[in-house]
Amino acid sequence: MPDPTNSEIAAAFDELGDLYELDGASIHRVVAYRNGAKAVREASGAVAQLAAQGRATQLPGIGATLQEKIVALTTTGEIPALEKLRAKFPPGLVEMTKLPGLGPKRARRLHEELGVDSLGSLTEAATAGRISELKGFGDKAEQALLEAVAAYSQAGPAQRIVLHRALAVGEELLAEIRAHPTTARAELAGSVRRMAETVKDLDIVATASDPGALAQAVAGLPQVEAASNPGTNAVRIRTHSGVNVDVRIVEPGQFGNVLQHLTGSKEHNMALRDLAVRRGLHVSEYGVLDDSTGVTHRCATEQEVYALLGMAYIEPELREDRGELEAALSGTLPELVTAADLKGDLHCHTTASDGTASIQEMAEAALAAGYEYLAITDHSASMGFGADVSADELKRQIERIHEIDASFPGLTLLTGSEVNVLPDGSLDYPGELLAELDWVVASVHTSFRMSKGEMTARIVRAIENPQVDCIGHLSGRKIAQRQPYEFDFDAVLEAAARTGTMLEINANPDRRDLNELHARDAAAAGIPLVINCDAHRIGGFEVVRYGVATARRAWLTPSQIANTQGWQKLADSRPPARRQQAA
DNA sequence: GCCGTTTTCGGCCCGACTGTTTTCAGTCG
Repeated sequence: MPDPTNSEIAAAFDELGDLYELDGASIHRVVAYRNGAKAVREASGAVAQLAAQGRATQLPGIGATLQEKIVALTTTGEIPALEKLRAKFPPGLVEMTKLPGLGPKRARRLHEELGVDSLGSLTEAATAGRISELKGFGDKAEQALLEAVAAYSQAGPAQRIVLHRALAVGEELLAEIRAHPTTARAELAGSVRRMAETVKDLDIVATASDPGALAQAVAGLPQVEAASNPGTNAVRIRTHSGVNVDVRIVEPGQFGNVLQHLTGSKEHNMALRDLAVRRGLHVSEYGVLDDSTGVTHRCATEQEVYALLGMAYIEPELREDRGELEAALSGTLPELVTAADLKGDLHCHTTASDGTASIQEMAEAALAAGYEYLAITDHSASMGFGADVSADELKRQIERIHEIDASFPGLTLLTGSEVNVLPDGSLDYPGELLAELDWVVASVHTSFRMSKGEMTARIVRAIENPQVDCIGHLSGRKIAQRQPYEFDFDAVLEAAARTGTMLEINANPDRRDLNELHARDAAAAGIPLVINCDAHRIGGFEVVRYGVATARRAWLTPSQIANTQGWQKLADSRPPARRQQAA
C-alpha cells in the first residue's frame, strides 16, 4: 500500500474538522484540524514519511496527536476517530453544511430533531413546513433553505473565478471608480490583490469626498446587472459577467486598516491578530487598539499597520500565513522578483505550429514588451497542434530564425523547440537536430493517465537528457479545468537539482505551472526557474504578470529566476554537457 | 488540539449580519 499523499492526509484532517464541528467539539479543536490540514497540504516533502520518523511535529500546527493520526493512516489505511465519526454522521449531513446560511449547529439539529440527513430530505421537511416549527427556526429560515437547496442543486457549490477573468473585471471597475470626480484613492483588495489562482468575488476599497455620490455612481455603471445595499459607505454589485463586487468607501485616515483587512488572506489576518494580541494590540479593520493606552491607532496606509506591529511591510502576494509574519518581524522578507527584472522569454509559438503570428511578428512583440531575447519554441512533430513541425521543417525554421535575428538589432532571437516528452521519456526529434538548437523546452502533452511511477520515470528521463534545458509546465494542470497528472514531485526535484535542468513557471493564467508551492520548493532545492509566457500570439506576452505573481507568491527573488539574466550569462550557466552541444 | 519574550495550563482574531429574539446564537468573511 503506497503512503498517503499530503493532499490525502490534508483531506482527512479537513473531514475530521468538519465532523468534529458537527459533533459539537470545541471550535479550537476544529480549527486545530483545519490548521493541520493546511500545514500538511503546503508542506514540502512527503508528510507521511516525516510522521513515520516522528518529525511531522516540526510542521506548524502539527502536534503529537495529529502526527499519530498520520501514522495510523499510513500504516493501517485509516484513522479510527475518522471512521467513528463517519459512522455517526451521514455524508449528506456534511453536504448540507455547504449550503450558504446553514452551518454545523443547525444542520445537526435538523438531523437530530427531524431525521434530515440529505439535501433531499431537507427539501421534504422544509416543504412540509416542519422546519419552521422548530425553536430557533422561522418561516424565513425555512424559505431560505429551500432556495439554497434549489440554487445548490442547479449550480453546485459556489464556483471560483480564474484570476485573469476576475482581474479584467476588477481593473475595469477600478478605472471607472478612480475616474469619478469625488474619488481620492481606490485599490483592489482581496484575493485578486494577492494574485491568487482563483477568486470568489472582488473587493474594492476607496476614499471619496462625497461617498454617497460615488456609491450611486458605482451602482449605475454600465457593467452593473444588479446593485444592493446602496449605503454611503458600501455598495455591493453584481456585474453582467456574473462577478460579485463589494465596494467599500472609507475615511482616508482608515484606508490602510480597511485595505489590509480586506486584502487578507483570512489565515494571514488571523495569524497577524494572534501575534498582535501577544503584544497587547488588537487589530481590526477599524484600527489597532493598544491595551496599554486604550488608544485605537488608525492608519492611512498599510505600511503603518505593519509598522505598529513592529514588522516590515508585507507584499500582498505573501499574505498566506506561510512564514511571512515571522520573516517580517526578523527583517528577512525576500526582495521579490518583478516583471521589470525579466530580460527575455524562452517559450513561444508561431504559425509553424499552433501560434497565430509569424516569427517576425513575435519578435516585434517581444521587443515591444521590453525583452532582450526570445526563443522560438514551436511544438515538435508528434502532436496534432496545427501544422506539425517535422525535422526538415525545423531545419528550415532554424534558418528563418537566423535570418530574422539579423534584422533585429535590439533583440536576440534564439532557435528552439518545445519538444514532446514521449511516453517512454524520449524526445521526438533526433539528438543531432536538438543539438543545433539554442534552447530546448521539453513538455508532456500526451498520455496523461499513466501511473504515478511511469509518469515520474518519464519526466525524470527527460530531465536527465543533456539536450533538455528546461521542463515546460511540469504538472500539466489547468486551473479549474484539469487536475495535474500523477507524478512524484520530490523525485523530479532531485533529478532537476542533480542535472542542472531548469523548471518553467508557465505564465499562462490557466496554467501557472509550476504552482507557487512547487516553485518555492524547487528554488529552495537550488533549481533555476524560468518564467515563460508560452505566447501563441502577439498579445501573448501580457500574461507575464501571472508568471511573476506565481514567482512572488513562491517568495522568489530575481537571482532565483534564470531569465532575469542576459542570454549569454544564462546560456553559460548551463551544465557543461549542454553548453558544448549548443556551441 | 496546539502552543509558550507573561503560560506544560489556559488561553486560542475580530466584527457584521441575520433571524429569532427581548439579549443572543449561528453563520460568514
